[in-house]
Amino acid sequence: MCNLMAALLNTSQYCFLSESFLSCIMPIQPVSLRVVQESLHQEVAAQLRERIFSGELQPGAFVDEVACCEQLQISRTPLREALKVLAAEGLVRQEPRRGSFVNEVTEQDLDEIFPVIALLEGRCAHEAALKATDADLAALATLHERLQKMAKAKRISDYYDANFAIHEAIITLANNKWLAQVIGDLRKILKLARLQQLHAPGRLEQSLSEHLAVFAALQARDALGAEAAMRTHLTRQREALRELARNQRSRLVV
Amino acid sequence: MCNLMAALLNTSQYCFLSESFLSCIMPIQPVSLRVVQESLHQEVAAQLRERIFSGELQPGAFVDEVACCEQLQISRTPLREALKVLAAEGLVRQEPRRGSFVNEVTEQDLDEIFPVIALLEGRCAHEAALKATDADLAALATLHERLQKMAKAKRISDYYDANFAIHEAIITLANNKWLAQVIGDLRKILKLARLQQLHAPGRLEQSLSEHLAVFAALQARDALGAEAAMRTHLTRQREALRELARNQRSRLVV
DNA sequence: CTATGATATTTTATTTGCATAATTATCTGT
DNA sequence: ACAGATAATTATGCAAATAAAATATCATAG
Repeated sequence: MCNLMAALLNTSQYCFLSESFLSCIMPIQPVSLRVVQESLHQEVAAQLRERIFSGELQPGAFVDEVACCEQLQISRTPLREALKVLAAEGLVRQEPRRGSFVNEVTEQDLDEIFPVIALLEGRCAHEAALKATDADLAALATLHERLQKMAKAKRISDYYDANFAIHEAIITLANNKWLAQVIGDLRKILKLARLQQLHAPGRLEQSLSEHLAVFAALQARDALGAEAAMRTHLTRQREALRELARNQRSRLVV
Repeated sequence: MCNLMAALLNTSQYCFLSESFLSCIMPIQPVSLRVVQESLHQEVAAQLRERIFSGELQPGAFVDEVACCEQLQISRTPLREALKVLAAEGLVRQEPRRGSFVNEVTEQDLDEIFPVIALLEGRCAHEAALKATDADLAALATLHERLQKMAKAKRISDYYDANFAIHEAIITLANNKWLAQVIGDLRKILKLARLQQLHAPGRLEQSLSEHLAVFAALQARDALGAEAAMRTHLTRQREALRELARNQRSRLVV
């Protein structure tokens, strides 16, 4: 049995959110089914996350409760409950009696977060190398072919998606719920920064070759090699990002 | 300047909670002071955390909203907001339209969490070895003397406190906000399990010697050594715990 | 003209109340 | 006596109103 495929089906907690309306119009299920109905605040939290990640709600922005309520056509209580959830995730901060603000991610935050993610995803690669079945590796191979194709076509957005899928797959293979959760928490913060390191010249190709190195180590069941390669990949990603920030800053000066 | 002392003053977000009443009876402060007033749900969240960690609310227990409201003399919305926060922290889980339950920590969870904490705190030790000033090491020395004294007196609870203070200090020295937060999140889950590995015979002395090994490496500014020693310490902690669980189970059988 | 104080407006925090969903217990019919 | 259905109770989810607080603006005094 293929661990990877099975685990990919066993999706994360947010994957069913968009289907909550579907479940409403479906014929009545036996009551014992536990996926009864999303509560509204979860739905709202997902919507807010989307708005934040899409840049509609920019870092530092004040979240006007009544305005959001009107836009989402809901009352304030579920919105406030959703904001509590986002605050716990670190996406927004709530200042008592002042309101909620979208969190900003500084360069220092990036400097602190990337090494931690490198450490954690490195560990995932390590575990994955030990645990991956042949079927898992075959599935990974397909993902990497896709990655390679997107790199060749310079379709940055699609490359990003393929890249993300591979990271997710390796995390899944590590088969450690808490490791996955912690990485997810940190990646959520990274998403706030709306990173664009792939736009740096040559980064796409470099990223690809790093990924292939990780995959080669996985195929060889070389746990230490996979771990090191993954750490390198993420460290380089931070470097590319810093380079980009430096260039953009100097462009602003010019 | 002593990083450690400065950072210890710059305490975590929950440290002022218990002082919120104090601030109420204090003479009126300049309004610009930002630590004006805790919002109620934060206060309630802290209270609930205490009840969970003290065992008053046991793992698996159903959290009766109205009963809690009566006990805490508050209305349901702030309680529900507090529960959202605890759910995001992983202390409770909320089943839509069913209610909230205190989360249970399985042996498998422990098997998954400890290696991750070992990884992360190992990294802290690494960073601490590089960043600690002489004053920091002097402060750490005091903490270790205390640890040693408690071990010799076999005062397990006090040893635990001293042990905790040292871990906190090393995390603080690493000076990485996100690393600290992630470790804190995981340690909160561990607290749910009400671990008692120090009650295992000989574990107290073993734990002490592991700590001294970490400290020796820190004093030698041996980053890799400190990292390895810290990982060993936490790995052993898990092993002691597993041993204890095994003995208790067999005792139940007998 | 500037600074301080008071007031008004805007925004959040909390409470209360109602509607809906789920579970349990009781009653009826086989 | 047992099984199924219906009713009642209990608990959660949502909304609207009320209270409290902070900020901004305006007026007055120095």
